[in-house]
Amino acid sequence: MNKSVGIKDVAAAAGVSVTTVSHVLNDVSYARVGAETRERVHDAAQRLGYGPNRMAQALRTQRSGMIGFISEEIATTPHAGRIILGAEETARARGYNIMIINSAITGSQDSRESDVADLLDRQVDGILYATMYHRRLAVPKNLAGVPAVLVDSEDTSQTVCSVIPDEVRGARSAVQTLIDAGHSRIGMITNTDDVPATHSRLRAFKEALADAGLVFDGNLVQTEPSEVPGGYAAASRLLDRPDRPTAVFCYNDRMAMGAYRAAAELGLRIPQDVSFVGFDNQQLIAENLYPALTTVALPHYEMGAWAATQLIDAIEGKTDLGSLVARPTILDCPLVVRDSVAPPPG
Amino acid sequence: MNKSVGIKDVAAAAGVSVTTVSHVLNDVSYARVGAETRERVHDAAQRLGYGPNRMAQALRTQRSGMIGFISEEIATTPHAGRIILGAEETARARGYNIMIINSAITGSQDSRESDVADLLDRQVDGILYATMYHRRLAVPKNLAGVPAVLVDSEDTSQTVCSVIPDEVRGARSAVQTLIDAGHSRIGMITNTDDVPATHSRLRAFKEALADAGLVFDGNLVQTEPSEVPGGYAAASRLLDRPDRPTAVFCYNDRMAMGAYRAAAELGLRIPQDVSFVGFDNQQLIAENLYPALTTVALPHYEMGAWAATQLIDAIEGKTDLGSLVARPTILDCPLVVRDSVAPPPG
DNA sequence: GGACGTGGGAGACCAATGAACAAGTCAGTG
DNA sequence: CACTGACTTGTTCATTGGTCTCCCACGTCC
Repeated sequence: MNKSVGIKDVAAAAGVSVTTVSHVLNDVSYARVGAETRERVHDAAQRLGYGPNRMAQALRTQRSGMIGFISEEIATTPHAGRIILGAEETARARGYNIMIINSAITGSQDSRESDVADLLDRQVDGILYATMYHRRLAVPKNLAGVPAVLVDSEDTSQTVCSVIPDEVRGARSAVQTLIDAGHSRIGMITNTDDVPATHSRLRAFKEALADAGLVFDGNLVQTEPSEVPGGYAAASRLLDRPDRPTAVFCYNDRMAMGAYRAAAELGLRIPQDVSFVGFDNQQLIAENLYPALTTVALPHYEMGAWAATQLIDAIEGKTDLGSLVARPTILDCPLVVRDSVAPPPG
Repeated sequence: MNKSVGIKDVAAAAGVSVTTVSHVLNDVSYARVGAETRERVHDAAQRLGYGPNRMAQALRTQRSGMIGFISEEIATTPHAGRIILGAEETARARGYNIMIINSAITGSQDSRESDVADLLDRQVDGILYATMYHRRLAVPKNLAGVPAVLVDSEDTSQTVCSVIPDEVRGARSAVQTLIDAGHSRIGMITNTDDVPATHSRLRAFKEALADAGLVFDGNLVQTEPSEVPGGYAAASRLLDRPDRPTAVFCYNDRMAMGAYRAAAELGLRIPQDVSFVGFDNQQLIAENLYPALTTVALPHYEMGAWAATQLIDAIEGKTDLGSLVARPTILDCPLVVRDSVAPPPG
């Protein structure tokens, strides 16, 4: 239990004042310290294993080097982890640390505000607010005036800068890869949630067909809850008929997993008889289905990294978040090609 | 950008000294403050939305109320999220916040030490060190003397307290559920990794058989890498013969997922023709396979919560971690019953 | 009028930073 | 040769926002 060494200990060891130690170690421009003294200070600091007390430093400089990270339901989705990782690695590379708070998605507006207040009391320099899935939300009032960026969601009041995935381009590239493989009867399994992703992906589906000169057939779009059983049900309806589509774009990988089972039960081989494309790139599913699922990746790591970069730039006065609030920044969703797409049969 | 309110502002608003404000708000036992004054202080604090500056507080009291959380590969496994959640919720309920650092599993011992040093410079009151999967590791040297607990791993030097899952009991209950269903020819799909879980689960398998008076048949144990393709390969060998087992215990849910496919290809119905039990309770897989997989849950949330509780108790002097270092604390792995187990055919 | 109780404030302290200042050296200068 | 000014090399001290120990003023009671 060696009580931690302070700047005083270093000063004593080097035979100089604490100020000199501070000046040397921070390498301040106005420091007037001789080379030999500098070396003594560095030696002493090294020997004692000195690291500055970041709280005292923060108190004095009014900058904590901490970023608050509010995450809705940290655990329930592996995605959240990627966002955190992107933010953490970026922040750390720039000398910042992340203080994390879990916020229940069911929490009241009051509880959200107290999450923010907690972080503010901790003197964080800025706040990253990440939601579990892409949606629009009303940010806590006390977030105003604090450098902040929203990850994977949009602010209804348009006062906070945000970054979201490019659902439309992602979905279009998913459908396009089907078209490119030669398919002309393409179905879609969509879902019942009223979230931006639902609308964007469906819209992109229609646009991609139109651009390719294909007619949109409402019968080829089946709607179910966005989980595995829903995917199974929707795919069963879609595939169990003579004029079935030769390819299906699934709202997400979970629904695709259900669709795989539907295909198997109907004796349809993937991708020889029917091709599938998913969305989300949930590794556990997409990589492990047989055949592995071609899908679209959500840029979680990238959103976390982008958000941290912007936030820190703003904190350090390099940029102004204000110019970014008008509309969300959208990041590309790359297609991840695996083995579930082939040309149509015959 | 309303500059945040300090204790001085509250004091001015209430017409008292900062000392009095501090005394009232902290409700200190030795405070000698009249009821009416107390009310004025509370009112003023409320009105101004005052929250104490936790850094200044920490500096003075030598207690930051922050816990450092080092997580190996935050993102790669959904499990890590559960540990963080357990720790975060527990910590917050007791007034602590979590500062998170991601540590690459491939990182050097030096980089691990600098992770710890980072946290120590931040004046965290204690450190939680969580690994990606249960294993033995050499803790960073500078962790000595700091309240700390290891989550999901054991310290080779036995100087740090740790909490791990009860692999043996968990695996035994998995095998037992098969025995209870009436199976006597039970196979196991195990893996090639040299980690405690591999050995414990295999040992438990043998013990459970022995206790039930069943003979262990080495041919019914197949070894492969612990991923989906490995499970497929192992299960194919196990199931593609006349004297196949009627039930299989899989090392983990991913291997079980592969085993499901092997069974399907052989025309075996689950659970009518062959029963399966997994391990890990990876929701995405276990819940969504068809039929849903009966498996054993790793107590990630509970380990995180237990670790945070012990750590905070130690920080607050309520308990001594020293008494816990001798051997890891083991937490129960509950069986999660779903639909993949039935009596043997015939 | 001294002891005691009550209500509240002054000021040191935590570990750093940074503006202002001081001591010593040396060259240039009248 | 003494004085000045510039430069070098550090140091002093206030400051950050709280906490906590000790002290003080004012009444009251015996």
